[in-house]
Amino acid sequence: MKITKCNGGKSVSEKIRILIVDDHEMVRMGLRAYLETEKDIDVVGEACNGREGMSESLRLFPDVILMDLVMDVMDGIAASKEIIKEFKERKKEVKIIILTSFIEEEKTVCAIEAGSFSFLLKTSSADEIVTAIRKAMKNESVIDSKATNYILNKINKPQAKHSSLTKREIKVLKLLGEGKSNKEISTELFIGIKTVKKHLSNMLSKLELEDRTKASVYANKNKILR
Amino acid sequence: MKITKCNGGKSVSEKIRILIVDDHEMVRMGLRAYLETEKDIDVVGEACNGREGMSESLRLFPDVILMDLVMDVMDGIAASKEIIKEFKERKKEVKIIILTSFIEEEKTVCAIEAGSFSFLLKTSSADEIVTAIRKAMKNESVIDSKATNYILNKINKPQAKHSSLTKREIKVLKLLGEGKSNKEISTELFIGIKTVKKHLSNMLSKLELEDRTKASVYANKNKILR
DNA sequence: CAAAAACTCAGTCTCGAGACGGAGAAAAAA
DNA sequence: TTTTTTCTCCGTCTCGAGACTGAGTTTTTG
Repeated sequence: MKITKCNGGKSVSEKIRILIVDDHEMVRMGLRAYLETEKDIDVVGEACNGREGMSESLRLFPDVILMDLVMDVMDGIAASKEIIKEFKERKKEVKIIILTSFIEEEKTVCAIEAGSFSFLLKTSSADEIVTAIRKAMKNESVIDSKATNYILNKINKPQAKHSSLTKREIKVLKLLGEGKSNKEISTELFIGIKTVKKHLSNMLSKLELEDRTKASVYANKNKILR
Repeated sequence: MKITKCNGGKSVSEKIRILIVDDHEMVRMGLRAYLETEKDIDVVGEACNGREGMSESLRLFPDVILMDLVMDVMDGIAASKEIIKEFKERKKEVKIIILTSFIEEEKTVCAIEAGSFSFLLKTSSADEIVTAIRKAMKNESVIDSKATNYILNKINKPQAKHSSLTKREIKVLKLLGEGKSNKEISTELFIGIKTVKKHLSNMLSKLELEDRTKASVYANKNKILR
């Protein structure tokens, strides 16, 4: 998606140069339409996936990148990491503002860890986005209030509790996530029901869960697959 | 002004009146920005949730509604159903084009069942959307190719079993999907445990599931949210 | 190698889950 | 309106779930 380059080549130094990376054409259009009404902001480019976002950012060296998280070719997190790495090597600076539709569990934290500067939901108003852009230029980050609690929760609370689970407990948890009964689990793992109960019991207490149903939900939410 | 039918020729005088319903301001802006460049299309209104979409549609009586599926106050499916019902009562006609970010399991089918006319993903280009709008006016529906297989699959096959569930059973199923116990469910719904058990039992047999854990998994897989 | 952790299974006990039948009240459909 | 479905709750019964204690075997780790 090649878009017109900065008119005149030499920018009127004051403007904040923006790159929009999103796979939804209409989101790009909407953002561009609004942002271009702001005098101090200049949308210098668009990209429709992470890979393109990376190449465009290295070509245009924008001040701020508005980045979607969920994209086909290369998602926002991977792209953000790469871009930050590349910019550092070139001793350039860039602020990345993540802009996504949903608070997608783990992904939010991944985004922060990847070095993203701000985090907004797409339900944010255009004004909020502009504010975030201006703040980013002042080295202030904005985290959407709807996402704040979730993010703080995840960052403060130590790494996924299930890291303390044993192999067997994880295996049981995984099968639980598929809705299996103790009998079914015992058959599948070639062990006795009593053993399954033991693992289950230990696992529940480690995860501070009350029963198998909550464990099942936990397994699905945390994508236990091992 | 009501358009009867697009009889072969382009109607220059009578524009296609569009209502945009989406909770993302930037999507609304993007759509509006693009659609307004089309001479035969007129964006007559916007709404940021299902409820507002309903009231606006009854106030403006648009020809086509571009409707997002996932919204806070009233989702696109519920809104579509209501709107179609209201329009029928008033002997008016409306085409609803669902426009969403993801192919969300059951929801796609629900949307079709609710009477939606077309189904596009937000990754569609602006052109595709305009095409869908024009086609809708000619009583032709457009289903995004990425969603087609999935939808046909679901419609031909075992027709969502949980369509036979009662409101209460669905409510119970939803809470089950969150891992709630019978006690917790009874508290939340202000009913006795015995009643919860009754609903649960009926629901399990309707869905041909053995226990609450399997039901929980089912609920999460099928994104029961009502 | 020795110690620690994990895996295996037993027995016992309590309690919630779920099946089944019945039945009145409320809501929806005909 | 009447009829049917849904919602509510009762009692009873059985069985799986899960907690707890204990203990032998295997694997991991220092």
